[in-house]
Formats: sequence, C-alpha cells, structure tokens
Amino acid sequence: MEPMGLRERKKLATRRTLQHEALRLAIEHGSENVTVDDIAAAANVSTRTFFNYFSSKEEAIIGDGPPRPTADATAVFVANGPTGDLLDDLKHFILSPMLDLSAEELGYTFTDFLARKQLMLRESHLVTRMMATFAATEREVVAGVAARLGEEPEAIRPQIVAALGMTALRFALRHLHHHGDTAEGAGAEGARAAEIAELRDLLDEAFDALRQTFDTAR
Amino acid sequence: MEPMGLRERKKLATRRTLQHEALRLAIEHGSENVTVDDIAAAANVSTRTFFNYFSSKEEAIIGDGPPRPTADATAVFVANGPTGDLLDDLKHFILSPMLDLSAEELGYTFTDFLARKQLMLRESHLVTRMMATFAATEREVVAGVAARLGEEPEAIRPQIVAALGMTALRFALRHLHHHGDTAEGAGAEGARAAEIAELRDLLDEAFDALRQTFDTAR
DNA sequence: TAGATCATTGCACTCCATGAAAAAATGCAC
DNA sequence: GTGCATTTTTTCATGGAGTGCAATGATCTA
Repeated sequence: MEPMGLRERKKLATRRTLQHEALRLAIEHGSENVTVDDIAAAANVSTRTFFNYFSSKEEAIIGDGPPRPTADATAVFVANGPTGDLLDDLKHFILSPMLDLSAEELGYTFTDFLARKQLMLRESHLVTRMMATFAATEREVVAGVAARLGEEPEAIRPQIVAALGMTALRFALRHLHHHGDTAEGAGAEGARAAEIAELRDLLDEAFDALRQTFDTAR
Repeated sequence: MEPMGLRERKKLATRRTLQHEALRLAIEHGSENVTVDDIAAAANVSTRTFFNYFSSKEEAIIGDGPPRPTADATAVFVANGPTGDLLDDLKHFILSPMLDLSAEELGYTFTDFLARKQLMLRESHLVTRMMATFAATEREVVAGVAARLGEEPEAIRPQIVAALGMTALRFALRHLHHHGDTAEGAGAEGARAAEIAELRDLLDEAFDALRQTFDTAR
C-alpha cells in the first residue's frame, strides 16, 4: 500500500461515512423516506458534495458490491491453477477476493453486507440494483474463464462456467448467517473468521450440488 | 382471446405507442437527451399520462422483457415433459413463450428487441435495467425447476439449473441476427420465421456447449 | 510562506415523479 | 340517441433528484 496523503484519507472517510449513513437511515426509515439532504446532513457535508461521491441516492445505499478478484488471483486462475480442476479453481478464484481483505475491511464488508441483506428483504427494487453490482464481478469472472480456456469472452462456455460460479456465490451469500459480533477486538475477529469459514463451507456445498446436478441430470 | 372493448384497445395502443416512441427517441438522441415530456408529446398524451403507464422513463424504454412461460408450458415441464431429459425439457420450457406469440406480437417483439439491442450497445446503464427484467423470468424458471425436482426454490439445484438455462437464452438472444424485414406481409413473416429458427439453433448450440462443458470439465 | 491543486459549497436550474381534482372519453341501460 | 356511471386523461401544484458553474476553503509542493 502506498501511504495516502491526508486528502485521500479524508475522501475515503467521507465516502465511507456517506455509505454508512445512507445505509443506516435507509434501514431505519425506509429508503423512500430518506432524502439525499438527510444523508448529507448526517455525514456533515453539503448535498452537493454527496453528488460528488455518488451519482444517485441508491448508489450510496447499495455499496460497492463484492470485492473483485485481484490481479494475482486472476493470473493463478488463468494459468490452470491452483489445482487444475476447473470447478475447484473457479471456487478458489471467486472466494479469493474475500480472503485478501484486511481484517478491518473484512469486518466492514461483512457488517454492511449483512445490514444490506436485511434491507433487501423489505425493498425489492434495491435487489435489482444490487444485482447490477454482481454483474460487474461476473464480467471479470467471464474474462478470467475465457482466458483460461483460450476462448473469447463472447463464447458460450466462459459465460456458462462464470454463471455457475456466480450462482454458487449468490447462494452462499444468501445463506450466510450472522455470527454475533457482540464485542470489539478478538470477539469480532472471531466472528469474522467464522463467517469466512461458513462462506467457504456454503460455497463448497454449492459446488458439490453443482457437480452432482450434472452427474445425475445429464 | 376475449374481445376487448374500445377502452382496453386504446389503452394498449397508448402503451405500445409510448414504448415505441420512447425507444425511437432514445435511439435517435440518446436516452439522456430525451425527456419524458418529449416522449409524451411524441405519443400525443400529457406528461402525467405517461406516468399512468410507466413508473419511470427507463421502464418505457427497456420494454416488458422476454415473454413469460405460459401456465400450460409450466405444467408440461413440471410433469417431467416433454422428453424426460432435464436439459432438453428446460430448453423447450424457455423457448416456449416465444413460440406461443401470435405473428403480430412476434414481429413486434423481435423488431423492438433488436432495436433495443442496438441501444444497449451504447448505453450500458440500460443493460443492467434490462437484466432486471430477465431476473423476473429467471425466478419463474427457478420455480418451475424446483417444482419439477421436488425441491424448494431456495435450494441450490433449481437455482443452478435455471441460471444455466437463462445464460443459454441470453447467449442466444445476444447472437441473434437481424433477418432483413424489407417488405410487409409474407416477407416480414418469413424473416420472423427465420429468426425463430435461428433462435432455436442458437439455443441448441448453447445447450450443447453446456453439456460438453460438463462432460469435459468435471 | 506562496502559489498550485483539488475538494467543498451555495446557487440556479431542469427533469423526474406523484397526489388531487377537474374535464373528457367510454360503456351501458333505456 | 339520451342520460348516467365508470374510467381515463388532463391540468396544476409540489418536492426531491441530479447537474453546471463560480466562489471559497483546505491540502499539497517547493
């Protein structure tokens, strides 16, 4: 990591604060009943500044979506790694960005993710917006699979394989439980570790079901 | 078909006109540069009336999405029909709503679909909105597959199988060519028939690739 | 400390979207 | 066809979303 200047750190903090307050207010009052002015006021910035960070109210509420695969993980996957089995490697590829997060980012990611999940249950129009952020990730997965298979991203096989992986990821995230983070420090870190472990298990389960489906359904 | 009264026919015509003008203007000037007032004016209705038909500008532009499976087709699919092979039947299930359309609706569907495809190439934010309409179809497919397999829609296998089918459909639609409909009447109907045939071929191709992927990649 | 750079802000403006009530069109009974 | 009920369209008012612009203020560089 390059050491950020004060400017950059402040910008990032403002962005996070806006996202956090947007989510909090949306959960508390329903997103329909929250104005951009409310969010900006809660974050102590002007309304105009809000739009310097996000191009719409919903963009702030739904967050940045799942973290993207790193260049390293992509390189490993494209080079037939780490195991050589397409589905196993795909699982690893999709899971990798979650594992690369620092503990701090991870806690942030999971906490807000679970809060958003709660919100989605009530406001289905946000679900479709949320899926759009998944689509961006899916495109990267398609590109990775295409490179590994030596095919074009427009070809059918990369798209199919990527769709399978993303379906598995969605399934896993949807079934993820909240491991109570009652306390700060070690307790919270333990909860995060448990969540990562559960995510891994759910992804295993999904990929197993996937193999099984194709063994029996052909 | 039940005979529609004048009222209903007019309403449908107004809806179609609004969709058509919205699409036309968006293609001509870019959707950013088209206001709801423009669309309403082009359709000879007031702005307020526009919002009696659509809840947003984009909703009019992106249209109603692919036609949904009929109750009949769903019943056949759930009862392990028509062939008993899951993938073959899924292909049939997904294709069925296209075949059930009257020639008139079909021409409308395809013509506007191809026009929208052109628009999507330029305006990617519409793509995500469009995908939301696919998600609605996907949920129905998930429900159908779940019923057939005797599982819950929340289970992983129905979701995987449905995701595969929808990926194949997206692939087929994305690769569909425009069969010049230069003239009215028989010529246009011939073009539509050719498009249906091509759609069927593309879907066959996609499902073949799907099987093959799983034979080799396991 | 001075000047360059970039972020924040207030202001004015357009467009989106909705509620309410008046006006117009349609359907129906006679 | 005439009159009445129903439904649709329209007009008007209102408030929030989102953007361009120019001024102000904070941070960076030297």
